[in-house]
Amino acid sequence: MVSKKLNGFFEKFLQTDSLFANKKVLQSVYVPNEMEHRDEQINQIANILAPALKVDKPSNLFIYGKTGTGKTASVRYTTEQIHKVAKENNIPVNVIYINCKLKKIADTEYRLIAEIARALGKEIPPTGLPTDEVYNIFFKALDFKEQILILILDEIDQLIKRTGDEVIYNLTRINSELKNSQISIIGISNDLMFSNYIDPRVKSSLSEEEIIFPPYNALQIQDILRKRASLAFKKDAVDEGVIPKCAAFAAREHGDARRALELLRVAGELAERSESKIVQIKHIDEAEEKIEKDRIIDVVHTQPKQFQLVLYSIFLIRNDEQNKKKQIFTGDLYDIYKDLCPKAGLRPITQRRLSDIVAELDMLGLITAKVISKGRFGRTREINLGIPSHLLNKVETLLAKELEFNDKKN
DNA sequence: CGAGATTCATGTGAAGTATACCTTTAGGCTTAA
DNA sequence: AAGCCTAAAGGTATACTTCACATGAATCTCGTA
Repeated sequence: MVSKKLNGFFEKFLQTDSLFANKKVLQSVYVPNEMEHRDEQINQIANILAPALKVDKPSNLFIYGKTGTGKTASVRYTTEQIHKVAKENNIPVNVIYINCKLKKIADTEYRLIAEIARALGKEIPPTGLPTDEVYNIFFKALDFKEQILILILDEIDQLIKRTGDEVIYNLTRINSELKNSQISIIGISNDLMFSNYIDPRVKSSLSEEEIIFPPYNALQIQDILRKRASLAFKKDAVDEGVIPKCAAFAAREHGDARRALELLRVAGELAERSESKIVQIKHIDEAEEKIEKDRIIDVVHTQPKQFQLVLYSIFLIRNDEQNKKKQIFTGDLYDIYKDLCPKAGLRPITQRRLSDIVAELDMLGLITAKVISKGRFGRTREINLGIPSHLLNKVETLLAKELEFNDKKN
């Protein structure tokens, strides 16, 4: 019975034609064939990197700019072109792109180097090897023939904030030891104040060249959206005013084009699902809500169990004590958390660690935790939930489910 | 009344520990000559 | 004897714990007006 129903569903799905002509164009990893409004920056990058084609080491390059200003796309675009030309002419140029923000992939020195080595085709276990050894493997994989490696480290500020600047120092230093090859590093950072964190020596070697990406203004975002929309959607599938509205949303967020594109894509998906013939303005509003929801749900969902439990404890306190208008402090949180541990079948963690977890949840934006001094009564963090109120219930049930599941198992 | 000392509850850095995983080595077993 | 498998030994990164000291404003203390 069920299958019959499903058959119908899929058939219907096949018959309703999609609003999209090519959805890939709107995905965040897509690198367009032409970058709008970034000619100047791309030229600069190209000039800096061009020596690679003569097998000279290009200067290291540092790129600043807020999220969604086309940093990553410009760099990828330029390096792809170089790679292509290099391939056609048999010039040994290799490009590796690594996003340092991704947890469990490149957020420590070991993992970063391991990831680079993997990109060079080496198998590196997730743990167990000495870090020197990993450097060695990487070194050998690189130096066995003459080549130029262009290493793109996206969101490098995240990495350095977590692990210090030693990695970068090592990477820049390795050049003098390489006999055949040379590495040139492109660092990309969202944080304009980032240079304060790093050692001046590292800084000077890393940013031999610097490029700053200004935010797009609303008109530029509209251009970009139009261009992409014309590729992504079928003709006349987008209602008047949808694109300006998308652009306006994004311009409000300091000109974040990535956000605008995501908004447009999700709006398209929603329109399709509601069997609308065109993407309308109302879909944009829905999309904005959905994106926010998905993001939070996803972040919460992918947290380790202990983090989830800590978060859940915060929920409980909020529900319980709201009448008393009490603030949430670390000590209270720890008590609740400890009580909850056996229920979830987890071994309680120390208060020291909880402090770190709270700090990390703060970084993720799920809560806000401010260190305050209560004078005579000590010093603590004042914790508040940072989740929009219309999502609180959803997240809470999600947490309850995740933790309850664990309960059954034990 | 105000400057400085005190105090509390927790922040925070450093060092130590447990766990999970890796490679190497050695012993035991099987197999083929 | 050679080859293969398994278990033990020796080593590492990471997440967490333990230890110890740092923080910073409300409160207390005490000298002074």
